[in-house]
Amino acid sequence: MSRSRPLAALAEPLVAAASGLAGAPVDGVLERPSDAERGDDATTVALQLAKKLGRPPREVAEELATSMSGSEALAGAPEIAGPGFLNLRVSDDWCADALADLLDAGVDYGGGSAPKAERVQVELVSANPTGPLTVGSARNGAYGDSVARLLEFAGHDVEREYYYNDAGSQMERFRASVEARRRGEEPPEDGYHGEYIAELAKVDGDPVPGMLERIENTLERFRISIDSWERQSSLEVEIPAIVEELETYEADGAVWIRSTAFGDEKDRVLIRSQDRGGLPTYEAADAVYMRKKFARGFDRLIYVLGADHHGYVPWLKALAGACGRDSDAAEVLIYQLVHLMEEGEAKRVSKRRGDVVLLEELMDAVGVDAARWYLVMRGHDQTIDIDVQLAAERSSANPVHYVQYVHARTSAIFREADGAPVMASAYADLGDAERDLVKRLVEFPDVVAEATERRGPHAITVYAVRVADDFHRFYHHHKVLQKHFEAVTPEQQGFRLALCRATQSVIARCLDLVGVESPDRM
RNA sequence: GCGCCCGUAGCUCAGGGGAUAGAGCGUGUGCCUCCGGAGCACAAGGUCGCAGGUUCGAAUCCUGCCGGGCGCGCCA
Repeated sequence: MSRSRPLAALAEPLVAAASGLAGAPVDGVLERPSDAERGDDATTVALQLAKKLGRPPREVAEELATSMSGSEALAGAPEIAGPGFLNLRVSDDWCADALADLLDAGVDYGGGSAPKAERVQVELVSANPTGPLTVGSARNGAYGDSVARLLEFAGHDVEREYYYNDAGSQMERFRASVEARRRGEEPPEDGYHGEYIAELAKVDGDPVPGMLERIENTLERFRISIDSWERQSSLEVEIPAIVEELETYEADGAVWIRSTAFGDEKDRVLIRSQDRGGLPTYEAADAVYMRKKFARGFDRLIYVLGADHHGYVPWLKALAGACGRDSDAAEVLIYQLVHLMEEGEAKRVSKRRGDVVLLEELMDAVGVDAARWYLVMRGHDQTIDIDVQLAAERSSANPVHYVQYVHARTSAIFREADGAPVMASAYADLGDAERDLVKRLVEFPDVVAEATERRGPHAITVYAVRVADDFHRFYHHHKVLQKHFEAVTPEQQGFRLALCRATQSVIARCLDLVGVESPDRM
């Protein structure tokens, strides 16, 4: 894992001492103590080393502490606590250095963590155009797009693609439903019944392009920009050629791919038997599609799928193998489903009946910012219950506003500051709230790197709330502008403006990574 | 039956081997002659589903069980 420069500088003497004792390199040694009273940073290396060395932990801790004293990053000697924890207190100079470093990095702060840049395709949403996007697709989009943003920020070249089925039985039912409306009839029983069907019926021709246009507009409003679109019918013409090249066999009149040879849990049918129509399956299109994706030059293919598709994971991994790639080149991100609630009761919904909650309705009810934040703030492994009426009522309590308020507040300060100098040089005796905020901001590169690596953008929202918490506390305890508060010295004003600038920039980045705007006023 | 995900404060959730388990919302009590009160401070609130195991140390890793969600088609 990458580490920001100031943290590395802090860890260096400790790593050197620990590695010396262990006789081998030691890494990942610093962590935040559970209680700020105990110090700014802490380490458990002494506990880990004690066993290896066969010596009492406190004795090892003692030796580490001695070899670290004198480091300029530290204020005083490390303190030994409990069974052998080492608690460190950073110096004011270190805080100023860290802040200066952060401001120097500017908008790139925390970015570029990718060890090597890859061409990555993220396939997301990919809902069939039989109706407007639902909140279920919205979670796919909010999650997938945030992962894409994280990857871009890490330095990868990312393309977002939307795949849809424009043929097949579902689409025929959809078209038949629109046709029925045009004739003034009710759509068939197994057709689609939402109000949008009547809308589409007003315009002649294939309703699919109109539906796709509405979907694209909704996604744009949701701040997801699709780079490319792929449709199933254009893949199908290439199926026969692909089937020739893959390792297949015939059984029960159907053509199967031996995907178990690449780790799949079962072989899959590519071409149905004659008595079932003899047509290619969805999986056959998958095979063509994945080959094309690799041929387009992507190093990594990311599929964002709902938990109802998790049985599909071994298939896609196996398919990558069948394409002659490492199975890791196809990465499947599974998120848990969104359940709709109505006044606390689970609501059974049917897309065909048209009684779903639309993404458009969610955005109307709570706004784009709250909607995106809400759908990404929980871990993707967590199911979400959503009650739109309740969500609308509570939107003012959404933590996104608490975080955005920090941006608005810092903007207000700079509007008042009349261009006063921003100076990241420490004045004597920083306050606790100032030190806490510096330390929080210094964590950012590690937080982003881990969120990216684990495909967990919700970690960004959790971190942003903590930054907001630390900032509001700082703001409340320390006045910034000398113009309003005579007791503030020019050095304090400079340092505090630097803190405001750094906070503003980190918050703006956090919000951007999850597709939320950074308002200058609220 | 098999597979994947979840079970942590009243509610919604963080926490990927470390100290006294955290946040938001909700509840209670205090804070504005001053840079934005969409804020701050304090308080109440917990058998981390249950039982074993690994470890100096487990909410976290392993096994079993209980409870909830989702899968396991020549559907798309």
